[in-house]
Amino acid sequence: MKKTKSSYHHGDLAESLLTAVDEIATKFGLEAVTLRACAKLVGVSPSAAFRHYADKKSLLTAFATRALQQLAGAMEKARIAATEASTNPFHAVGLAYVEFALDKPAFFRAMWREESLYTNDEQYVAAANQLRAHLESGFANTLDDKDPDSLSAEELLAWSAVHGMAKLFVEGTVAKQDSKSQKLARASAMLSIMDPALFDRR
Amino acid sequence: MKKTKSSYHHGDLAESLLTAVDEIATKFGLEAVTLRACAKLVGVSPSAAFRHYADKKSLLTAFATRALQQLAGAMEKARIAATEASTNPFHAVGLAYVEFALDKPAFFRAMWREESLYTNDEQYVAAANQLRAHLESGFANTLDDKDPDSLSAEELLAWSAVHGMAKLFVEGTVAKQDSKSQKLARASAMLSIMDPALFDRR
DNA sequence: CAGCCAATGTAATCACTGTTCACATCTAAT
DNA sequence: ATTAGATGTGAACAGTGATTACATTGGCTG
Repeated sequence: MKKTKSSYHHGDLAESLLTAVDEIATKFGLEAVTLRACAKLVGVSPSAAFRHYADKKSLLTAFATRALQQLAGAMEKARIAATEASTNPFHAVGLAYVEFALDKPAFFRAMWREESLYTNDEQYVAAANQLRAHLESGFANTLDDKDPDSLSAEELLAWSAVHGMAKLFVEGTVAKQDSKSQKLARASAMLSIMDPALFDRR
Repeated sequence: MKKTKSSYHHGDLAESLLTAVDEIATKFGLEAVTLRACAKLVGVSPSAAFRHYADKKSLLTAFATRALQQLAGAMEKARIAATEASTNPFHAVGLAYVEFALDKPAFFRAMWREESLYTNDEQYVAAANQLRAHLESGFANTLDDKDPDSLSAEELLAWSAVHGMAKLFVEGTVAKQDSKSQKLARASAMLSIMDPALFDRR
């Protein structure tokens, strides 16, 4: 049952548990993520998990933090690529947001659910702030984005639209039978018609 | 413990359980909604619930359906009022969407979570379709909304933005310390700057 | 190299959850 | 008034997160 013959100690259980969460959540949904199932998948006793996470909620918070970091990374990558290609960076960042939700629905779902997360967790907060910064970086050329602490209406519109579409896709509320590329096309279309609301104001 | 002395039968347990769900979800969050807690709140044994709902999931689906109907009602009311006042109906409908989320977060949260709902349930689907119709009715004066079965980019933008903002508010991701009226003002501002994207195209 | 200590994993157990089943009680139609 | 069907009960079941006392290990100190 164990990988090596003398593996009473697992090696990196904290990390393995996170990938177990991902695997189970991806296959059977977030509600199916159970501490015992994760432990069994990793090949460890249920109580072992508590050496690394105080709670189930802590484990999920760590998972959500990971998700935030991955999404932030994807967005930054998209923004850099768009900058190099001299295309609209907000368009690229928004598309990356939706694409992440489609590609990693388990991560995306776990990211925001306040009720099952310790949203005050230091690392979680840090990751969330970083994500917000990456979103706003898509607005480098917006005129009135000069107050870094307050969310402008444009920023809020951008985040809301992209976040809302991702949610509607992931929850199956909208375009349930569309393929991934069809959904991305919808996202692209939405971002395009948003431009006048975001940039063309004078 | 019982309300009346001869109340072996409750009267309308199915309905009472729904309000129990609301009460518990509002006070302690959706994750705290437990069949046994609902039963105790209503003053009935835990197993009694199964005479009216096959499942906990069924109960939650009924609750979500109720939520959809309430939201649809609020949106219709807003649209009618806007029509009478000759103001922008989409603006009114969108604001009603966000306001509902702020006023009844438990209902709003329960509405869409695919994982803990029977999203194929007949009444649930009907309510969801009705809601979508009410959203689209805010677009009566949009130029290219002529195909009723396919979601136009404008419709999708509108729904996404409004839904996304509601989610971000309810999950506490954004504007956590804002008052309700401040949040509504943000929603109003967002809807205003959306207008050029939705209606001013030529 | 020996030994010991903190870190890590285990097994048994707890209270609580959703669910089921045999049974009790009530309501309404005959 | 009787009785059949609807509704509520109580005791059970397996599965859940969590705690506790104990087992095993690897690395640090002498």
